[in-house]
Amino acid sequence: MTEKKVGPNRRMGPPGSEIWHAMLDGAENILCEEGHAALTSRRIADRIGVKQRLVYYYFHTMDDLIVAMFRRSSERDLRRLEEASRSEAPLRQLWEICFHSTDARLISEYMALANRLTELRAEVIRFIEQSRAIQVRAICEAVERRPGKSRIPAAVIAMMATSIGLSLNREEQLGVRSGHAETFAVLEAFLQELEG
Amino acid sequence: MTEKKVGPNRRMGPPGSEIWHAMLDGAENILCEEGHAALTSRRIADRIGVKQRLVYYYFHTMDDLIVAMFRRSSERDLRRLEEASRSEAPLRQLWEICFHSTDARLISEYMALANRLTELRAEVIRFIEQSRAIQVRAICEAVERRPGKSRIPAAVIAMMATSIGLSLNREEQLGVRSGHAETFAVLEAFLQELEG
DNA sequence: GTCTATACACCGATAGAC
DNA sequence: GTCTATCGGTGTATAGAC
Repeated sequence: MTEKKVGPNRRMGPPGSEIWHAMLDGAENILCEEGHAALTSRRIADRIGVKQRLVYYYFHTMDDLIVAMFRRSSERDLRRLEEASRSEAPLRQLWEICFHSTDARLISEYMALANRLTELRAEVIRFIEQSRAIQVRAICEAVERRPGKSRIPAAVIAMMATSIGLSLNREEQLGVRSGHAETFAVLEAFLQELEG
Repeated sequence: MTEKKVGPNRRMGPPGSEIWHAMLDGAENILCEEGHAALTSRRIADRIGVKQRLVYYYFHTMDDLIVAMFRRSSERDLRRLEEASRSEAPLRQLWEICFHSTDARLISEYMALANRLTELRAEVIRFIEQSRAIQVRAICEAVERRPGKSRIPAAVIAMMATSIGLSLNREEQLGVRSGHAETFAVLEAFLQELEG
């Protein structure tokens, strides 16, 4: 009952230390720039100027590193969403985050990784549910403040906004722009209606 | 000016032959079930009962195989979309395809691959633009048939529907369902309005 | 067309010195 | 904590026989 199938009692470096963060930063950059085929312990080590062996001092396995990387970033995102939902223009702020915060490339890589990493998939599910809960709460409050302005349930607005933000982001990164300007106009009108 | 950096004049098998299709079928299954880290020439060969060397007789490189696989499947999808757009209930049919036809896992894998394969990225862009054009045309015609029913531009409806279909699909596969039933209800009402 | 055999690179993970 | 050194496995791609 120690930790998985990894060497019986390997010593481990402290999570949260400076070098632990540096490793996850490097990993995130590699994942975003070169994709997860290039996400190897050697390249992470090279990028931050240490030897490969050290990566395995801070993380049991590469899979653990990946899960830690996603968890760190999703916790940061959830904090941002919470903050935005308590601002004076919560809907606008939430939409800003939804559209700008996370790189679409990074999300694609995480989704592909989650297809085969059970632990990561669980984290992704947790993140989706928690971020949606924050959004739905904020939308409900906004709708109550301006009754009669929207016949669409808050959960649907949240679902749709997230989907559209992600797709706009991804397509923009690919260089596809058809229909984007018109979509922004429609969303802006909707935001104006609900939040002024 | 032959073909890239591959061995000068390697002989090649005919695209479109039975075994060519079998290889792409096997590749598609692997990609969907195990992700693109498992998409190797050896596993494709194992799966269809030939030797690894044969894969390189039919495809110059693994990258070429991946591009061919996406192209084959996107051509099939475009044909289906064309057909649907000419049916008696085009909007419903298009939505069915958008939501049911392609596996969300497969799309995640292709998106991640497109981040690093320039050729694949070009194919993905082509596919998005062509499928959107088909959708926009169908939506325009539907709106004209029932004037005054929608104030949202066709391009925006297409963009939104695709995004939402993809996200619903992906979340369902992950096991997240919050807000889905309500979203379907809203979409159904919208379809009812435009197409009866 | 399909095969055997192989060159060569890179990866995850570990042993154990300092 | 960080290192050198290394094992065993797997990948792409090719040479060349049948």
